[in-house]
Amino acid sequence: MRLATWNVNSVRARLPRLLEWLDEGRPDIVCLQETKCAAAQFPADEVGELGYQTAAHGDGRWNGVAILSAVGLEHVTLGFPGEPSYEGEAAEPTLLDEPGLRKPEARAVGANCGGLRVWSLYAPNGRTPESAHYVYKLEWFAALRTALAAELGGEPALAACGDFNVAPTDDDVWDPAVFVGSTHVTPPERQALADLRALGLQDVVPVPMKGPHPYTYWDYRAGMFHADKGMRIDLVYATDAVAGRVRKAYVDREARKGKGPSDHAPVVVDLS
DNA sequence: ATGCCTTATTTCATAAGA
Repeated sequence: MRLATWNVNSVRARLPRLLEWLDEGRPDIVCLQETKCAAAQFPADEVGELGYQTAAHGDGRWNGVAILSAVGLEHVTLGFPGEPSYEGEAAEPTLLDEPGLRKPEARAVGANCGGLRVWSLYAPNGRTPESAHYVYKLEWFAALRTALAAELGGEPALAACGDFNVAPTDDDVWDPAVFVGSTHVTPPERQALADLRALGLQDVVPVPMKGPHPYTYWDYRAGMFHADKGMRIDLVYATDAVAGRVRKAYVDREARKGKGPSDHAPVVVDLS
């Protein structure tokens, strides 16, 4: 069984590349993030022609997650119990968007696929450590931990996959000095990952196709990909029952090359 | 080579990404 996670940075803009990638690699289960469309806009028919069922959760312009499965799709969960909404100052506040009334953003979708409980997750960015968005990011991780803990009792084979927007260690960023004072590397963010691992989830670290670092994200600007100045922020956190079946895990950096790529590469995990 | 930012939208400018 092949499981993959990919922040596609708009599923509609990426559709030709997504379809080509699906057809070539034939993953059984795919977690997508930053689909950037409402669920009704998701190209379910197009991926359906390749044999995939879709569970999509979307807001519209921002965020958005989905699971594609060729091995069944049951017990779909949009968001997770206790998932917080962003309660800081809104960029474009309206009377219908008061703090306390906002819906959680579309950052999580879960489903049972081929004997696995799978989550596709897109953690908040956090922007800066001084920002209300950073507080929200940590609250979101704390609530995720509680929700996953509740599932783990009855779900021994679980994989939480996605763009966690945290680099687990200094080796997971191209230059730690550049990130001093930035999000993605702060001790509280890394502690949030450690708290997830403490539930019994293992970080399934992929091997890089090239170079020493299994980065999964490279900024579009300034030739960062070509200089391999990246970050490992797309993660697969799996229970022992899943991690023990891993035959190979790798970063598909071919998907970051060429015309019209996402700024993230997929992480592909082959399970026995 | 792998190539110098991209996306959706209240669009010819902005907010957001990390």
